[in-house]
Amino acid sequence: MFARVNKHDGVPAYIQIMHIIKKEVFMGRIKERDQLPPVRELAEIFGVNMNTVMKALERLQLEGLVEAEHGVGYFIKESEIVKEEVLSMIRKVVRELKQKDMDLEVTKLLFEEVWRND
Amino acid sequence: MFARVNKHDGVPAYIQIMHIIKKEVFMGRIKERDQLPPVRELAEIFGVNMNTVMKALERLQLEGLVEAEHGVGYFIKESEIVKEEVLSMIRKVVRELKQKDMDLEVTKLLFEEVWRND
DNA sequence: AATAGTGTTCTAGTTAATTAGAACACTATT
DNA sequence: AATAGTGTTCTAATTAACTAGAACACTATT
Repeated sequence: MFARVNKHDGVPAYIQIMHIIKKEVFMGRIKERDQLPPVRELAEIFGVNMNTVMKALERLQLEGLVEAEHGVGYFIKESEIVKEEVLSMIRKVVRELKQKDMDLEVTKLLFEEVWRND
Repeated sequence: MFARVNKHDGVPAYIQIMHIIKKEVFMGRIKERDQLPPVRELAEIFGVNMNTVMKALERLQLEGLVEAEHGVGYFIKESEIVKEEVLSMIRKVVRELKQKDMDLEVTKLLFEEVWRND
């Protein structure tokens, strides 16, 4: 279910873990109210220390994607509706941009620039 | 023309400088083929060391926005002119995604995934 | 070839980010 | 109340990022 973390590509492990979990949720492969595997198990899966997983989960909690219950576990918090809406929004704009012969890398740059400055 | 860098807001100076220059180009306040002020002058304007400016310019060069001529200066590179239609399309979707509390990095991930698989 | 104006590289100090080990704390079950 | 399974906090070592000073290298002009 989860990909292993790549320790030598420059991106911090906890950031990679955040991305992996977010992606799974947004793609609908982890559903609302699902319980995540225990922190220790995730640590083993990803090949990192428990606290590295903790750091990712804390940040995801701040962003409102997951919720911790002390002594019980971590649960997915985000609503299904937003995910579908976001996904189809992205699908639509990707379709339109491809039709205009845009290139992925340039698009990403523009995206970042607009994101930061608008 | 250029804003001064804020050294205490957590964002590294060279990143701030990249954003400032990008924005100037993006907004059309620096035109294609224009020469930038000398590195030393920029350093003074921004209130940082020459190498901090260098670092920003090197990254901008990698992204294809500027080009260095050793012993002469830095120039804005002629790039594909982005269609207004594309830009406003991106602006719109960025606005919507931000409203839904999406973050840039995950959006980029989803974007790539959809781009490659749709 | 000398000079002034420009970009570039080398080196190192400082600071911040990242990761890990170990002990602690809560919950549910028996 | 004991235990097993879970999240949490504390501390410290390591690593990476950031910035700066100084010397070097290229270009155009005289």
